[in-house]
Amino acid sequence: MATTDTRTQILDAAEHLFAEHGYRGTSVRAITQRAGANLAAVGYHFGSKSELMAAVARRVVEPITAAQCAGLDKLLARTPDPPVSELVEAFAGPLFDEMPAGDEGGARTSRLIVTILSDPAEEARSWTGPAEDSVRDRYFAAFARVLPGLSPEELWFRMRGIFAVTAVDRLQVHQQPSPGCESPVAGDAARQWALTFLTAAMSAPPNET
Amino acid sequence: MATTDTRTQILDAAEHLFAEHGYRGTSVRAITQRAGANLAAVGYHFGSKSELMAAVARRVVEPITAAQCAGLDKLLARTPDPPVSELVEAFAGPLFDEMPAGDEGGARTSRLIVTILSDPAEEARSWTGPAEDSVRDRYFAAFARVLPGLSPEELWFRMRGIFAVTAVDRLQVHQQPSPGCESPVAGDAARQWALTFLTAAMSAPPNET
DNA sequence: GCCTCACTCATACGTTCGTTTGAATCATTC
DNA sequence: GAATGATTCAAACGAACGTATGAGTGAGGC
Repeated sequence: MATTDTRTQILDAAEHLFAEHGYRGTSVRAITQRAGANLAAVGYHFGSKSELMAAVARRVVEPITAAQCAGLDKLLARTPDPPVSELVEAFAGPLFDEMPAGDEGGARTSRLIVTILSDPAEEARSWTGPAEDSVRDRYFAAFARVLPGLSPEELWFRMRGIFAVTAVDRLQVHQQPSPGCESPVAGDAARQWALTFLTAAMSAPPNET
Repeated sequence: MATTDTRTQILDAAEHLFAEHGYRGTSVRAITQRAGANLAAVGYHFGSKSELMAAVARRVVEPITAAQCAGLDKLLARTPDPPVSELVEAFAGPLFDEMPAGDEGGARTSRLIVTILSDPAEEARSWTGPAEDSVRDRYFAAFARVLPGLSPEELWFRMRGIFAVTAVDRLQVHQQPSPGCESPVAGDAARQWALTFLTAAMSAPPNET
């Protein structure tokens, strides 16, 4: 059907261009041109550029959130006190695994996520839904249980750290590559490095308050 | 003198607005209006909007880089093999300390740094100079010495992690505040949390290659 | 055959953007 | 106090932006 086709091609083009040039750096004209669609198609299918971005964000973030949720369910079904390393893996792993095929080792999708979360425009707040908050809160409770000495504030800090490391690591594609080491590296290695890095960090002794 | 005054007021206004709304989200008109200057003053004093951003970036990043450099000098003057915790503090500490007065606990400046480093535009690559690269390479060598089992690739990954945690932590100001904990938290606490978090992460055993 | 509906199309509207221009103003020097 | 060089000013330029409009197209139902 031609309808879904155009819609999907606009979504694909927008996902690519938003990841590459940011929200404001991508024009509706560039999106429709890449999609082989008419300029007005964005307005027809999505209503506005901002709503198109929301649709793109939903499509990218949803499988990640779902995998995080399923991973936690599976973990807690086994024991209420899973090891920190497994909690970290269930939370951060999907950020490496749930990347669409054809992505450059997840780098493009990572960039898109950073774009979504770091855009200062207030309209960006509506690009993600309440499902992410719910999952985040559930992981917070699980971490709080297995890291009892940690104040809520410091635990929030550490969870933001998880997100920062996983999401921002592959952002440096924008930068000149580090000498002697091209980034992004192979996804599997980065995944393992991140889990090691984050498990140690989460397991650090709490600061006395 | 009126010259430096206008120039400085434009720099101040630009720093504020770039941090709050990003590079593309800030218009030259908004900057000059906030600075109480004429629209053409940006062109006269800086040449273009992009060069103004470069000047803003230089003014913010320079003291941080200088402090990082001085901290490493002081550390290495004492011993060639400093503890990981002190290397982390020398590298990440200035990102908390070298914040201009009047900033909201460094949150605004942190946001500006994230804006600079995450902007997808290719002109953003010229906003920072070679001094940052030099400092980064020196820290890389120091970390490599005290963490001998780590491959260069994994060490680069971890150093990017340091940056990610320190810079992105306070980014979440854009987001809705985490329930039960407003962010940004008091700067001193966040500084300590970050150093604990990152020292543990950097000290994690290396992955076999 | 024709109506209906979903969709695509070329085109235009109004706004905002970064930059430029040339005259006006100011401080300083001789 | 005239000349000079630096700075500020109001105004305008052309380009690019997001969005809206109304005609056009084609398949499916009656």
